[in-house]
Amino acid sequence: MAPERKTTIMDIARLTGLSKGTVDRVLHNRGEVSKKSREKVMEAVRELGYEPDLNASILARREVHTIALLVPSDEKGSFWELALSTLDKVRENLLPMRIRIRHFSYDQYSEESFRDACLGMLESRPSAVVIAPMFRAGTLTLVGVLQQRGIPYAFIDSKLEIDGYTAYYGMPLYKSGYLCADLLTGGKEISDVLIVRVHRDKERQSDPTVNRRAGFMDYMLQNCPACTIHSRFIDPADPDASLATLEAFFGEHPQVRHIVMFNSRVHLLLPYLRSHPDRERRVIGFDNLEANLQALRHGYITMLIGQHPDEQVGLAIQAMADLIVFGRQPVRRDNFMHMDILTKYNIEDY
Amino acid sequence: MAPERKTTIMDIARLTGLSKGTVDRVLHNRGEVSKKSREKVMEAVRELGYEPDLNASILARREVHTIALLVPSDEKGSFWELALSTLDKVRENLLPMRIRIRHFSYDQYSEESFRDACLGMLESRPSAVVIAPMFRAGTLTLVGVLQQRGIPYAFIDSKLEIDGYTAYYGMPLYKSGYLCADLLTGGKEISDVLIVRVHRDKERQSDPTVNRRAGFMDYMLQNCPACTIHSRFIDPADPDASLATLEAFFGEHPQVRHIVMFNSRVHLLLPYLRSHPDRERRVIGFDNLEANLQALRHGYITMLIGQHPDEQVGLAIQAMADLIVFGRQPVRRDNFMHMDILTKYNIEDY
DNA sequence: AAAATTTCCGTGAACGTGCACGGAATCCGA
DNA sequence: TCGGATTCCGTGCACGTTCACGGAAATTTT
Repeated sequence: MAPERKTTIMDIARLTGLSKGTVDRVLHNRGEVSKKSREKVMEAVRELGYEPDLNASILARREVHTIALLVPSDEKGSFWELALSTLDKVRENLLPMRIRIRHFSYDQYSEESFRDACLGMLESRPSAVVIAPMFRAGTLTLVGVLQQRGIPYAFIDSKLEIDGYTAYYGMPLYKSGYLCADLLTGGKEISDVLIVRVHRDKERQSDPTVNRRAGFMDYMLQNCPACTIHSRFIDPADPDASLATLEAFFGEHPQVRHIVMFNSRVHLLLPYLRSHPDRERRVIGFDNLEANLQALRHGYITMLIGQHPDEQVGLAIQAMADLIVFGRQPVRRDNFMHMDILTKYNIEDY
Repeated sequence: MAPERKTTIMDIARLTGLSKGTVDRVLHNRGEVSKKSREKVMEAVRELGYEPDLNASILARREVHTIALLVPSDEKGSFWELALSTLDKVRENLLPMRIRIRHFSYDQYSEESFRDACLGMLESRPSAVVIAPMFRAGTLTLVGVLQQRGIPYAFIDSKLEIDGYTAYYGMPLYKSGYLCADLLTGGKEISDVLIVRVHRDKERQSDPTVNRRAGFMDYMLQNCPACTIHSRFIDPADPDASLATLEAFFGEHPQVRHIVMFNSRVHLLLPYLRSHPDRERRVIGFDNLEANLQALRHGYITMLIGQHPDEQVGLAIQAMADLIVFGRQPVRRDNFMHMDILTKYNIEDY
């Protein structure tokens, strides 16, 4: 109830008999200050429980920091378009903190373009970096450089099993595959399932589908050991061939009623599903792209396992901003985010 | 790329030939200022695209605003404990904005305690109020007072069909009942379902279960017209009687395999479920209380429809803070938030 | 021991806004 | 036309930092 002013830099200056300039120097450990003074100040800070006033701090700050964002390019209708959909808002929120976000994108199927993006990114002299890694090797060398320069970095979407990153925000990938299997089978034993894959996914070594497939397979092994698992590749660039592939498959295996894809492009199945309606069929995919949501609404897809990639981007950037401004590490390093189960009845308010 | 300073209050003072004091007066329309000056300033503001610097503004502000939060009491293990679990963090975030949150709680089954809480709340002279309404009449009179005093207010959890509130954050209640029915039946026709209700819920007239039940009933009517809908009341204060009620019911109707509750206390069924295991049974409830999550993990409950009540609280408060500080209304008034479908496989990262 | 360094630290001007104080201009009635 | 009321508006300090500048103190050099 008391008015209780917060303790300011001047309070601790008075207490230590030093000046605010010196206090500032030890707070940001810049410039020269004697050991004795430094300790007196730190002691006083602890005692008075000093916390800097963010508003005053930002107001007075000269330099603006930049956070670099390194993600696959956000083509229309893609997962990454979804992930970056709220970037402008994040940017706006951080601007008053004198923090600028620079966005560098690369072709998620070209390791060379990733290297190029890395170089351009490094040239912007960022204070921190947020990375969505698709290529193992390239990411490792990038991380090496960052570590050497003392630039903190965070992962989103998927991560490498290394140490040194500040934070990770993303789905628990293995478990998402496990859950997917449970939803697809409805907890019952089934006889056949078709996994549809995209050719080009094979070229990446660090993307989400790897772990998802592993989780799926383990579930089937444990709960549905007798099930035959079929697998086919389709080509997103060639819808006709893809359709033909599926028709050939189902011509041979008409008994297969369960279909699953582990990336965000289950909507690629639409041409086939539409021309061969079947009320008994169950189809599950990932991510709430608009095309997927449409298919869900119309009943072509049974369920989607969704995430909020825009939140992951936002949280990762926010974490780095906190690190820069407050200098404090995030509470948790690995932030596994909730998987949403979407049906036609709960997508509207997503 | 240019350094491009933001336009300040001084810029528009210079442009208009007035002083920053006058500019300040029209910006906050306080004090006396001639019509001519006011217009010149507004014109200049538009022309230069002036936006106040939030940091400087907060730094310079004298008075601290208070936002009052009026919700049912957060007893241990209750829904409202969950809802308020992140209140301290919200509070902390708003403190640098010179905004204080005061929390007033009432017994959700006593209209009198609600009135008392209202009085105490009004005495705190809040700049804005966030309300979780349980009683129709009491809330209406409160709203009347607020309106008269010009204090803006927002609803969370459920709302009254009136005009005048600034924002609403909550589940789409009717739809949540509809979804619940779809998940319970799995899209198939079923023969019987048991709705378990809590006696005391009848005494409130503005709580979420009303609309949920309506959505559920409509789904059943449309998709499962032959289904018999049973209904029983239990008493949370008397577990033994509740157990007896359920045992009596299932003694008479052993064929019933589907059970649903529309409030957050599906965990009350646990004693019965545990002593009468049945792998074919499906049980669905609402809200991710720890007790419910436990039951889900152990397989006693099949699915939960969850929400993030803490987010609703946070967002509502944030919206009011924005209104106070920036003076701008929220983009959307009714914010229907996503319903989460929880199974034992996706609860961990919730 | 004075000069030249080096180390340490105090001063004061920003940053952009809020607000109290009181001065100047205008108006009004007698 | 004059005094007082009213309306309008300018000035300047405060908010709590950051940071450059340069002075004082300590240390080393000659």
